[in-house]
Amino acid sequence: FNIKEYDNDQTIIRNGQYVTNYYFIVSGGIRIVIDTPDKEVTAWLLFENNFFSDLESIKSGQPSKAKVLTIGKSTILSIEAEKMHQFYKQHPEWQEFGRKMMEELCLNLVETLISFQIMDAETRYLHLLKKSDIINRVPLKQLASYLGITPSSLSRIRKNIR
Amino acid sequence: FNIKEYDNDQTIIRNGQYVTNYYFIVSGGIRIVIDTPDKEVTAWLLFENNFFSDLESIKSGQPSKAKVLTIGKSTILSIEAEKMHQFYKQHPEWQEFGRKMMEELCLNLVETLISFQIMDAETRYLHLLKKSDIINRVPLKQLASYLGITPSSLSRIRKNIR
DNA sequence: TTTATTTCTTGCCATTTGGCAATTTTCCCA
DNA sequence: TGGGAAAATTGCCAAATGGCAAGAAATAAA
Repeated sequence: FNIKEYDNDQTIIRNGQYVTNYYFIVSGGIRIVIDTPDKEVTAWLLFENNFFSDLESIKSGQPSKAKVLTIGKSTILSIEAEKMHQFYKQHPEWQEFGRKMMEELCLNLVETLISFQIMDAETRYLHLLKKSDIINRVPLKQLASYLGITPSSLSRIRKNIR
Repeated sequence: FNIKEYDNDQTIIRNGQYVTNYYFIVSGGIRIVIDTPDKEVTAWLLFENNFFSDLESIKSGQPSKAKVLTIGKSTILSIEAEKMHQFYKQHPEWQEFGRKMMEELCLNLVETLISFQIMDAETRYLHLLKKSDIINRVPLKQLASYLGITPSSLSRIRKNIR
Protein backbone atom coordinates (compact mmCIF):
# COMPACT_ATOMS: atom_id res chain seq x y z
CA PHE A 1 0.00 0.00 0.00
CA ASN A 2 1.05 3.49 -0.81
CA ILE A 3 -0.27 6.46 1.13
CA LYS A 4 -0.43 9.98 -0.19
CA GLU A 5 -1.75 13.37 0.90
CA TYR A 6 -3.38 15.68 -1.59
CA ASP A 7 -4.51 19.29 -1.50
CA ASN A 8 -7.83 20.39 -2.90
CA ASP A 9 -8.50 19.74 -6.58
CA GLN A 10 -5.36 17.77 -7.34
CA THR A 11 -5.22 15.15 -10.04
CA ILE A 12 -5.08 11.49 -9.02
CA ILE A 13 -5.84 10.02 -12.44
CA ARG A 14 -5.30 11.96 -15.63
CA ASN A 15 -7.47 11.63 -18.70
CA GLY A 16 -5.64 9.31 -21.11
CA GLN A 17 -3.54 7.69 -18.41
CA TYR A 18 -3.06 3.92 -18.22
CA VAL A 19 -4.56 3.13 -14.84
CA THR A 20 -2.84 0.35 -12.90
CA ASN A 21 -3.91 1.03 -9.32
CA TYR A 22 -6.84 0.59 -7.02
CA TYR A 23 -7.48 3.47 -4.62
CA PHE A 24 -9.05 3.96 -1.22
CA ILE A 25 -10.15 7.28 0.27
CA VAL A 26 -9.00 7.55 3.87
CA SER A 27 -10.20 11.13 4.22
CA GLY A 28 -11.54 13.80 1.91
CA GLY A 29 -13.21 12.96 -1.37
CA ILE A 30 -12.85 12.63 -5.10
CA ARG A 31 -14.82 13.41 -8.22
CA ILE A 32 -14.68 11.35 -11.39
CA VAL A 33 -14.88 13.67 -14.36
CA ILE A 34 -15.51 13.01 -18.05
CA ASP A 35 -14.24 15.58 -20.54
CA THR A 36 -16.59 16.07 -23.46
CA PRO A 37 -16.03 18.48 -26.36
CA ASP A 38 -18.15 21.22 -24.78
CA LYS A 39 -18.07 20.56 -21.04
CA GLU A 40 -16.69 18.69 -18.07
CA VAL A 41 -19.16 16.24 -16.54
CA THR A 42 -18.99 15.05 -12.97
CA ALA A 43 -19.89 11.40 -13.41
CA TRP A 44 -19.48 10.24 -9.83
CA LEU A 45 -18.66 11.59 -6.38
CA LEU A 46 -17.09 9.66 -3.52
CA PHE A 47 -15.91 10.49 -0.01
CA GLU A 48 -14.01 8.86 2.86
CA ASN A 49 -14.00 5.07 3.31
CA ASN A 50 -14.70 4.26 -0.30
CA PHE A 51 -12.72 2.53 -3.00
CA PHE A 52 -12.39 3.76 -6.55
CA SER A 53 -10.42 3.20 -9.73
CA ASP A 54 -10.95 3.01 -13.46
CA LEU A 55 -12.01 -0.61 -13.83
CA GLU A 56 -12.32 -0.27 -17.56
CA SER A 57 -8.77 0.95 -18.03
CA ILE A 58 -7.36 -1.73 -15.71
CA LYS A 59 -9.35 -4.48 -17.39
CA SER A 60 -8.85 -3.44 -21.00
CA GLY A 61 -5.39 -1.91 -20.77
CA GLN A 62 -6.75 1.10 -22.65
CA PRO A 63 -6.11 4.69 -21.50
CA SER A 64 -8.63 6.15 -19.11
CA LYS A 65 -11.56 8.10 -20.50
CA ALA A 66 -12.02 9.90 -17.21
CA LYS A 67 -9.97 11.89 -14.77
CA VAL A 68 -10.12 11.87 -11.00
CA LEU A 69 -9.60 14.94 -8.82
CA THR A 70 -9.62 15.43 -5.07
CA ILE A 71 -12.32 17.34 -3.25
CA GLY A 72 -10.67 19.19 -0.39
CA LYS A 73 -7.54 17.95 1.38
CA SER A 74 -7.55 14.20 0.97
CA THR A 75 -5.60 11.16 2.07
CA ILE A 76 -5.58 8.40 -0.51
CA LEU A 77 -4.23 4.85 -0.38
CA SER A 78 -3.25 3.10 -3.56
CA ILE A 79 -2.14 -0.38 -4.52
CA GLU A 80 -1.03 -1.84 -7.83
CA ALA A 81 -3.91 -3.78 -9.35
CA GLU A 82 -1.36 -6.46 -10.26
CA LYS A 83 -0.30 -6.88 -6.63
CA MET A 84 -3.90 -6.96 -5.55
CA HIS A 85 -4.64 -9.72 -8.05
CA GLN A 86 -1.64 -11.71 -6.79
CA PHE A 87 -2.84 -11.19 -3.26
CA TYR A 88 -6.25 -12.51 -4.30
CA LYS A 89 -4.61 -15.61 -5.76
CA GLN A 90 -2.65 -16.28 -2.60
CA HIS A 91 -5.58 -15.59 -0.31
CA PRO A 92 -8.66 -16.65 -2.25
CA GLU A 93 -10.87 -16.01 0.75
CA TRP A 94 -10.27 -12.31 0.13
CA GLN A 95 -11.89 -12.57 -3.28
CA GLU A 96 -15.15 -12.45 -1.39
CA PHE A 97 -14.18 -9.03 -0.12
CA GLY A 98 -13.59 -7.85 -3.70
CA ARG A 99 -16.86 -9.33 -4.84
CA LYS A 100 -18.85 -7.65 -2.08
CA MET A 101 -17.13 -4.37 -2.83
CA MET A 102 -18.31 -4.64 -6.42
CA GLU A 103 -21.79 -5.65 -5.32
CA GLU A 104 -22.01 -2.57 -3.14
CA LEU A 105 -20.97 -0.39 -6.06
CA CYS A 106 -23.54 -2.06 -8.33
CA LEU A 107 -26.32 -1.34 -5.85
CA ASN A 108 -25.39 2.34 -5.79
CA LEU A 109 -25.14 2.53 -9.55
CA VAL A 110 -28.50 0.86 -10.02
CA GLU A 111 -30.17 3.22 -7.59
CA THR A 112 -28.74 6.23 -9.38
CA LEU A 113 -29.61 4.85 -12.79
CA ILE A 114 -33.22 4.24 -11.79
CA SER A 115 -33.43 7.79 -10.48
CA PHE A 116 -32.75 8.94 -14.05
CA GLN A 117 -35.40 6.64 -15.44
CA ILE A 118 -38.24 7.45 -13.09
CA MET A 119 -37.62 10.98 -11.79
CA ASP A 120 -37.43 14.44 -13.28
CA ALA A 121 -34.51 16.69 -12.37
CA GLU A 122 -36.19 18.31 -9.38
CA THR A 123 -37.23 15.01 -7.84
CA ARG A 124 -33.74 13.65 -8.46
CA TYR A 125 -32.28 16.62 -6.59
CA LEU A 126 -34.63 16.21 -3.64
CA HIS A 127 -33.88 12.49 -3.56
CA LEU A 128 -30.14 13.17 -3.43
CA LEU A 129 -30.67 15.83 -0.78
CA LYS A 130 -32.49 13.32 1.40
CA LYS A 131 -30.08 10.43 1.11
CA SER A 132 -26.69 12.04 1.24
CA ASP A 133 -24.74 15.11 2.24
CA ILE A 134 -23.01 15.26 -1.14
CA ILE A 135 -25.00 18.40 -1.78
CA ASN A 136 -23.16 20.30 0.92
CA ARG A 137 -19.71 19.12 -0.14
CA VAL A 138 -19.48 20.10 -3.80
CA PRO A 139 -20.26 23.31 -5.69
CA LEU A 140 -23.51 23.61 -7.60
CA LYS A 141 -21.75 23.39 -10.92
CA GLN A 142 -20.47 19.88 -10.26
CA LEU A 143 -23.69 18.79 -8.61
CA ALA A 144 -25.62 19.89 -11.69
CA SER A 145 -23.63 17.74 -14.09
CA TYR A 146 -23.83 14.83 -11.64
CA LEU A 147 -27.62 15.23 -11.87
CA GLY A 148 -27.43 15.46 -15.65
CA ILE A 149 -28.60 19.07 -15.89
CA THR A 150 -27.04 22.52 -16.41
CA PRO A 151 -25.98 24.79 -13.55
CA SER A 152 -28.67 27.33 -14.36
CA SER A 153 -31.39 24.68 -14.32
CA LEU A 154 -30.24 23.49 -10.90
CA SER A 155 -30.16 27.06 -9.68
CA ARG A 156 -33.77 27.49 -10.82
CA ILE A 157 -34.79 24.23 -9.19
CA ARG A 158 -33.33 25.45 -5.91
CA LYS A 159 -35.26 28.68 -6.26
CA ASN A 160 -38.52 26.78 -6.80
CA ILE A 161 -37.95 24.77 -3.64
CA ARG A 162 -37.32 27.81 -1.47
CA PHE B 1 -28.91 -25.80 -10.62
CA ASN B 2 -32.52 -25.69 -11.59
CA ILE B 3 -33.58 -25.29 -15.20
CA LYS B 4 -36.91 -23.92 -16.33
CA GLU B 5 -38.62 -23.00 -19.58
CA TYR B 6 -40.82 -19.92 -19.79
CA ASP B 7 -43.24 -18.56 -22.37
CA ASN B 8 -43.28 -14.92 -23.34
CA ASP B 9 -43.95 -12.38 -20.62
CA GLN B 10 -43.98 -14.73 -17.69
CA THR B 11 -43.01 -13.68 -14.20
CA ILE B 12 -39.70 -14.90 -12.79
CA ILE B 13 -39.56 -12.54 -9.83
CA ARG B 14 -42.65 -10.87 -8.41
CA ASN B 15 -42.68 -7.42 -6.92
CA GLY B 16 -42.55 -7.84 -3.13
CA GLN B 17 -41.03 -11.32 -3.29
CA TYR B 18 -38.12 -12.33 -1.07
CA VAL B 19 -35.47 -13.17 -3.66
CA THR B 20 -33.17 -16.05 -2.74
CA ASN B 21 -31.82 -17.13 -6.12
CA TYR B 22 -29.29 -16.15 -8.72
CA TYR B 23 -30.39 -16.59 -12.34
CA PHE B 24 -28.75 -17.20 -15.68
CA ILE B 25 -30.38 -16.69 -19.08
CA VAL B 26 -29.64 -19.66 -21.34
CA SER B 27 -31.89 -18.38 -24.12
CA GLY B 28 -34.41 -15.61 -24.53
CA GLY B 29 -34.36 -12.51 -22.39
CA ILE B 30 -35.74 -10.69 -19.38
CA ARG B 31 -36.77 -7.22 -18.40
CA ILE B 32 -36.45 -5.80 -14.93
CA VAL B 33 -39.45 -3.61 -14.20
CA ILE B 34 -40.13 -1.10 -11.45
CA ASP B 35 -43.76 -0.33 -10.62
CA THR B 36 -44.34 3.30 -9.77
CA PRO B 37 -47.70 4.85 -8.83
CA ASP B 38 -48.36 6.06 -12.39
CA LYS B 39 -46.35 3.75 -14.67
CA GLU B 40 -44.23 0.68 -15.17
CA VAL B 41 -40.58 1.46 -15.84
CA THR B 42 -38.23 -0.90 -17.65
CA ALA B 43 -35.08 -0.43 -15.61
CA TRP B 44 -32.87 -2.99 -17.35
CA LEU B 45 -32.92 -5.44 -20.25
CA LEU B 46 -30.88 -8.62 -20.55
CA PHE B 47 -30.64 -11.45 -23.05
CA GLU B 48 -28.98 -14.86 -23.41
CA ASN B 49 -25.73 -15.65 -21.56
CA ASN B 50 -26.22 -13.13 -18.80
CA PHE B 51 -26.75 -13.43 -15.08
CA PHE B 52 -29.31 -11.50 -13.12
CA SER B 53 -31.00 -11.34 -9.75
CA ASP B 54 -32.09 -8.81 -7.19
CA LEU B 55 -28.87 -8.24 -5.29
CA GLU B 56 -30.52 -5.82 -2.93
CA SER B 57 -33.20 -8.25 -1.85
CA ILE B 58 -30.70 -11.08 -1.40
CA LYS B 59 -28.31 -8.91 0.55
CA SER B 60 -30.81 -7.09 2.74
CA GLY B 61 -33.44 -9.81 3.12
CA GLN B 62 -36.04 -7.21 2.19
CA PRO B 63 -38.77 -7.89 -0.41
CA SER B 64 -37.91 -7.02 -3.98
CA LYS B 65 -38.82 -3.58 -5.29
CA ALA B 66 -38.74 -4.82 -8.86
CA LYS B 67 -40.27 -7.59 -10.89
CA VAL B 68 -38.66 -9.65 -13.63
CA LEU B 69 -40.50 -10.89 -16.73
CA THR B 70 -39.38 -12.95 -19.70
CA ILE B 71 -39.03 -11.53 -23.19
CA GLY B 72 -40.08 -14.23 -25.62
CA LYS B 73 -39.71 -17.94 -24.91
CA SER B 74 -36.82 -18.24 -22.48
CA THR B 75 -34.74 -20.86 -20.73
CA ILE B 76 -33.56 -19.79 -17.31
CA LEU B 77 -31.21 -21.45 -14.83
CA SER B 78 -31.47 -20.66 -11.16
CA ILE B 79 -29.52 -21.50 -8.04
CA GLU B 80 -30.12 -20.72 -4.39
CA ALA B 81 -27.93 -17.79 -3.36
CA GLU B 82 -27.21 -19.69 -0.16
CA LYS B 83 -25.87 -22.69 -2.08
CA MET B 84 -23.83 -20.43 -4.27
CA HIS B 85 -22.27 -18.79 -1.23
CA GLN B 86 -21.44 -22.19 0.22
CA PHE B 87 -19.93 -23.20 -3.09
CA TYR B 88 -17.82 -20.05 -3.01
CA LYS B 89 -16.59 -20.96 0.49
CA GLN B 90 -15.64 -24.47 -0.58
CA HIS B 91 -14.02 -23.35 -3.84
CA PRO B 92 -12.59 -19.92 -3.12
CA GLU B 93 -10.97 -19.80 -6.53
CA TRP B 94 -14.49 -19.34 -7.92
CA GLN B 95 -14.92 -16.14 -5.96
CA GLU B 96 -12.90 -14.56 -8.73
CA PHE B 97 -15.59 -15.54 -11.16
CA GLY B 98 -18.22 -13.84 -9.02
CA ARG B 99 -16.08 -10.77 -8.67
CA LYS B 100 -15.49 -10.46 -12.40
CA MET B 101 -19.19 -10.95 -13.04
CA MET B 102 -19.92 -8.00 -10.79
CA GLU B 103 -17.17 -5.94 -12.41
CA GLU B 104 -18.68 -6.56 -15.80
CA LEU B 105 -22.08 -5.46 -14.56
CA CYS B 106 -20.55 -2.31 -13.03
CA LEU B 107 -18.95 -1.38 -16.34
CA ASN B 108 -22.30 -1.64 -18.10
CA LEU B 109 -24.09 0.32 -15.42
CA VAL B 110 -21.48 3.07 -15.49
CA GLU B 111 -21.70 3.38 -19.25
CA THR B 112 -25.48 3.66 -19.11
CA LEU B 113 -25.37 6.12 -16.24
CA ILE B 114 -22.92 8.38 -18.05
CA SER B 115 -25.18 8.30 -21.11
CA PHE B 116 -27.84 9.97 -18.94
CA GLN B 117 -25.40 12.57 -17.69
CA ILE B 118 -23.89 13.63 -20.99
CA MET B 119 -26.49 12.89 -23.69
CA ASP B 120 -29.98 14.08 -24.53
CA ALA B 121 -32.68 11.52 -25.27
CA GLU B 122 -32.07 11.40 -29.03
CA THR B 123 -28.32 10.88 -28.65
CA ARG B 124 -28.97 8.23 -26.03
CA TYR B 125 -31.25 6.41 -28.45
CA LEU B 126 -28.72 6.57 -31.29
CA HIS B 127 -26.01 5.37 -28.92
CA LEU B 128 -28.09 2.38 -27.90
CA LEU B 129 -28.95 1.69 -31.52
CA LYS B 130 -25.26 1.54 -32.40
CA LYS B 131 -24.06 -0.65 -29.56
CA SER B 132 -26.78 -3.24 -29.21
CA ASP B 133 -29.70 -4.94 -30.87
CA ILE B 134 -31.93 -4.40 -27.84
CA ILE B 135 -33.87 -1.97 -29.98
CA ASN B 136 -35.11 -4.73 -32.25
CA ARG B 137 -36.05 -7.05 -29.44
CA VAL B 138 -38.42 -5.04 -27.29
CA PRO B 139 -41.45 -2.87 -28.07
CA LEU B 140 -41.07 0.90 -28.20
CA LYS B 141 -43.00 1.34 -24.99
CA GLN B 142 -40.43 -0.57 -22.94
CA LEU B 143 -37.52 0.94 -24.80
CA ALA B 144 -38.81 4.42 -24.01
CA SER B 145 -38.88 3.88 -20.27
CA TYR B 146 -35.46 2.23 -20.43
CA LEU B 147 -34.25 5.48 -22.02
CA GLY B 148 -36.04 7.52 -19.38
CA ILE B 149 -38.58 9.11 -21.74
CA THR B 150 -42.25 8.65 -22.70
CA PRO B 151 -43.37 6.46 -25.61
CA SER B 152 -44.60 9.49 -27.55
CA SER B 153 -41.27 11.25 -27.17
CA LEU B 154 -39.43 8.22 -28.48
CA SER B 155 -41.85 7.96 -31.35
CA ARG B 156 -41.10 11.60 -32.24
CA ILE B 157 -37.37 11.03 -31.96
CA ARG B 158 -37.67 8.16 -34.41
CA LYS B 159 -39.60 10.40 -36.77
CA ASN B 160 -36.87 13.06 -36.61
CA ILE B 161 -34.23 10.51 -37.49
CA ARG B 162 -36.09 9.22 -40.56
C1' DT C 1 -59.96 -15.33 -40.64
C1' DT C 2 -62.19 -12.08 -37.85
C1' DT C 3 -62.39 -9.53 -33.72
C1' DA C 4 -60.62 -7.42 -29.78
C1' DT C 5 -56.83 -5.48 -27.49
C1' DT C 6 -52.67 -3.30 -27.20
C1' DT C 7 -49.20 -0.47 -29.12
C1' DC C 8 -47.74 3.23 -31.93
C1' DT C 9 -48.18 7.70 -34.05
C1' DT C 10 -49.50 12.33 -34.15
C1' DG C 11 -51.58 16.91 -33.01
C1' DC C 12 -52.26 20.29 -29.52
C1' DC C 13 -50.60 22.72 -25.78
C1' DA C 14 -48.21 23.06 -21.11
C1' DT C 15 -44.05 22.40 -18.62
C1' DT C 16 -39.30 21.60 -18.21
C1' DT C 17 -34.78 22.30 -19.53
C1' DG C 18 -31.11 24.48 -22.32
C1' DG C 19 -28.31 28.43 -24.36
C1' DC C 20 -26.62 32.75 -23.77
C1' DA C 21 -25.42 36.82 -21.41
C1' DA C 22 -25.43 40.31 -17.69
C1' DT C 23 -25.20 40.91 -12.89
C1' DT C 24 -24.32 39.54 -8.31
C1' DT C 25 -22.08 36.72 -5.05
C1' DT C 26 -18.53 33.86 -3.38
C1' DC C 27 -14.07 32.26 -3.06
C1' DC C 28 -9.23 32.17 -3.48
C1' DC C 29 -4.77 33.82 -3.22
C1' DA C 30 -1.23 37.34 -3.74
C1' DT D 1 -7.03 42.50 3.35
C1' DG D 2 -8.03 43.68 -1.41
C1' DG D 3 -8.54 42.45 -6.02
C1' DG D 4 -9.33 39.13 -9.52
C1' DA D 5 -11.35 34.98 -10.97
C1' DA D 6 -14.71 31.59 -10.69
C1' DA D 7 -19.32 30.35 -9.41
C1' DA D 8 -24.13 31.29 -8.88
C1' DT D 9 -28.36 33.67 -10.06
C1' DT D 10 -31.56 35.47 -13.20
C1' DG D 11 -33.96 37.17 -17.49
C1' DC D 12 -34.99 36.22 -22.13
C1' DC D 13 -36.16 33.11 -25.56
C1' DA D 14 -35.62 28.56 -28.04
C1' DA D 15 -35.74 23.66 -27.96
C1' DA D 16 -36.95 19.36 -25.86
C1' DT D 17 -40.05 16.64 -23.47
C1' DG D 18 -44.48 15.49 -21.19
C1' DG D 19 -49.72 14.96 -20.83
C1' DC D 20 -53.68 13.95 -23.07
C1' DA D 21 -56.52 12.16 -26.56
C1' DA D 22 -57.81 10.47 -31.15
C1' DG D 23 -56.88 7.69 -34.90
C1' DA D 24 -53.87 4.18 -37.29
C1' DA D 25 -51.27 0.10 -37.07
C1' DA D 26 -49.82 -4.09 -35.20
C1' DT D 27 -50.57 -7.97 -32.39
C1' DA D 28 -52.98 -11.39 -29.90
C1' DA D 29 -57.07 -13.97 -29.07
C1' DA D 30 -61.24 -16.30 -30.42
